Amino acid sequence: MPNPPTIKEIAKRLNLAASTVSRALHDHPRIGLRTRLKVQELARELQYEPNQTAIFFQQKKTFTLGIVLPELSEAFFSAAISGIEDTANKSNYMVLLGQSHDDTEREQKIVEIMKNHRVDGLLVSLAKNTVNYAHFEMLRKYNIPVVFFDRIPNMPDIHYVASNMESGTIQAVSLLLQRGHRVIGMINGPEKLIASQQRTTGYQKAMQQQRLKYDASLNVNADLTKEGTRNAMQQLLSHKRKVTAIVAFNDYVSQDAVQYAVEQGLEINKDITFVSYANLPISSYMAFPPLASVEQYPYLQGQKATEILLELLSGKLAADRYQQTVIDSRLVIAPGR
Amino acid sequence: MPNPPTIKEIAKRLNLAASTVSRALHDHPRIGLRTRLKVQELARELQYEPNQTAIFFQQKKTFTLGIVLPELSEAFFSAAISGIEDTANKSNYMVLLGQSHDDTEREQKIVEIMKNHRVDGLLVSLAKNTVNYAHFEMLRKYNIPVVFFDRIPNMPDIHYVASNMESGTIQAVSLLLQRGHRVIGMINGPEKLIASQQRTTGYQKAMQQQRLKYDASLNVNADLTKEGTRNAMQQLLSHKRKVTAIVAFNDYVSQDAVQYAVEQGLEINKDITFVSYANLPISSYMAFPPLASVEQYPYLQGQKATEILLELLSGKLAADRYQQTVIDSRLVIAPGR
DNA sequence: AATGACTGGACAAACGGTTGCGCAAATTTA
DNA sequence: TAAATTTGCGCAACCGTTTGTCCAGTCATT
Repeated sequence: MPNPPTIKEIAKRLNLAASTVSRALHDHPRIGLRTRLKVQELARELQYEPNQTAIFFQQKKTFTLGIVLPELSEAFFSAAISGIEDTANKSNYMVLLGQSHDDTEREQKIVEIMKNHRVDGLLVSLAKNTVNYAHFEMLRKYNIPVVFFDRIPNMPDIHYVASNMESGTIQAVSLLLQRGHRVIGMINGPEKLIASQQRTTGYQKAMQQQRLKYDASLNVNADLTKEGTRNAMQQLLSHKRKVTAIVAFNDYVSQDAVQYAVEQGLEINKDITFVSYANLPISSYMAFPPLASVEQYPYLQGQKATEILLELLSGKLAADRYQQTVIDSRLVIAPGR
Repeated sequence: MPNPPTIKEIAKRLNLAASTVSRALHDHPRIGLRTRLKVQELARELQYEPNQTAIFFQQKKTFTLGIVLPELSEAFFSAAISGIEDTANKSNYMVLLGQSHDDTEREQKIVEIMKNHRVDGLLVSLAKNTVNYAHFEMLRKYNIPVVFFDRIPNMPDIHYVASNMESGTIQAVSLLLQRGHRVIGMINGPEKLIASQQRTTGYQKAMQQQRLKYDASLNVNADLTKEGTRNAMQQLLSHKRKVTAIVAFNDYVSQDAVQYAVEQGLEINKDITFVSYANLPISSYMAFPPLASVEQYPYLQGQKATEILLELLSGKLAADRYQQTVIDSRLVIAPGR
């Protein structure tokens, strides 16, 4: 009732040294069978539970992984975190959560607190406008490994897992070309994002494969807000060539874009066709789900990133051998299309 | 570079006792101004950071809150967790996450691990089929307070925050009555769920207010699966009276029900009108969003539950004065309806 | 019987910080 | 000027566990 039993308590009751009890509980070979059993029995009887905070302190390890990501309410991240959690739990690690809400300052603060909490390692997906990585660089000094996933920083010498948007984009654009579209608009993300660049490259390659010429003015950068999307749509719909299909940055952007198109009196899938990224589960309920969507395997990304981090922690992987895993994205065509 | 500076290190350099340094850093009044400043300056210079694990150990506190909930991918919970996190962070608490995936066994295991990790308190939303609460009762022995939210156990002497579905249901049914509907079907949840009972009561009261008679055969219990919903719809549409409006258990159920109605050749919002619960952000993208939806304030619930837990921890609230907060739900009518 | 090798366990330090108590010097009070 | 009080700091214990080292007894070997 009052204080939980400690190793010392057990030692006292059995007239043993604390060290002996500790070793006995760990099945250390130097402890005789008789005493070992005696100790283990009493421990069970007293419902002894090792004080983890003491162990954390002593071992300089907390068996805790910090997760920093923008928004759990985005389906991608809530799926990713399931992959992370499941993998971490398998190795008896716990998961400390922090949402940056896409705010760099908050991201910095979270990292700071997590460092102070002495997490063993960090899994990070960047806030949308983070361009300065000092708060992550700083972790090197503390030997806290970081594995980035999905939204990764644009710098060398990091561990990361990301999906390659290029392959999915090629598939997406090719599908549209195959269905006869020739003027394809792209609502891309912020220019500096690697994911945006990959989409651009994918677009270019798909056109090239068909010996078609790539028109940069059809590829507009937006900021992923509703307003930004609407502006991008306006720009595309007033293009001198008539845009008949649009590749949207993700399913959310796609929906905003669709809404705008409908407002402009366009008929979806007739006047204009949409393809996007993410493949959200809710898209089956949507008024106008995209013709196809590029699946990014969030669960798998979370799982893979965690596996890498755990191996880094166990020393199986050297910290200076940078692990960079790319998961190919894949186009999923909506059922019945 | 190698090991971070400790309090002892600072003490040695300044020829002081560790205790003096500790007190100086805490602005203890018994330490002279001169030494205090000297200490603080050197600390800054060496970039001293207190070792939190040592402090956790010493203070028997971890400034960590455990969160156990069914599924982050459900919009309700990802919103709730934001409320939890924001509130916790304000008081410098961190948040340890565990998803039960609606599996009682996993829930038990998570609670056990969190107990071992010495979380200061727990925020819990039950797995759907948890009926045995021993793993939570056990926490009393360890003086770990628990605050339940949304999905709360059916027992006395607990702290909880939950929304009252009754008020929202009254508003929902009243709205339909006001718009002329007289035969209103309800797709309710499992009978034993408190939330289902509240919906029933709300339905009855709304009818009563208008001196109308409540017809129990219009209120059918379903199991929230797609199949269950379709069966319920079939039952309602074949009712001897012609059902012109339906109150669905939540937005997901609503969508399945709408789908069924469309298949049956009914025209939504003309032949039949839907109202539901949850008020999901995605509903604005849905093909046939409900006319109105009962908002349950997930962020607020998470926030409130956390506030209670923090006050319990700070001693502002006595552990045996059970805090039971009910947040009234409220009908939100879809824009333009 | 003496030497050596094991066996089983005790002792103590260490992890980093906090805190009650004691004590000398400085200052105030009577 | 002596006594009382305050100021400023050091000493040491403590939180619970792990781990390197040391010691005493037991056994086997020659």
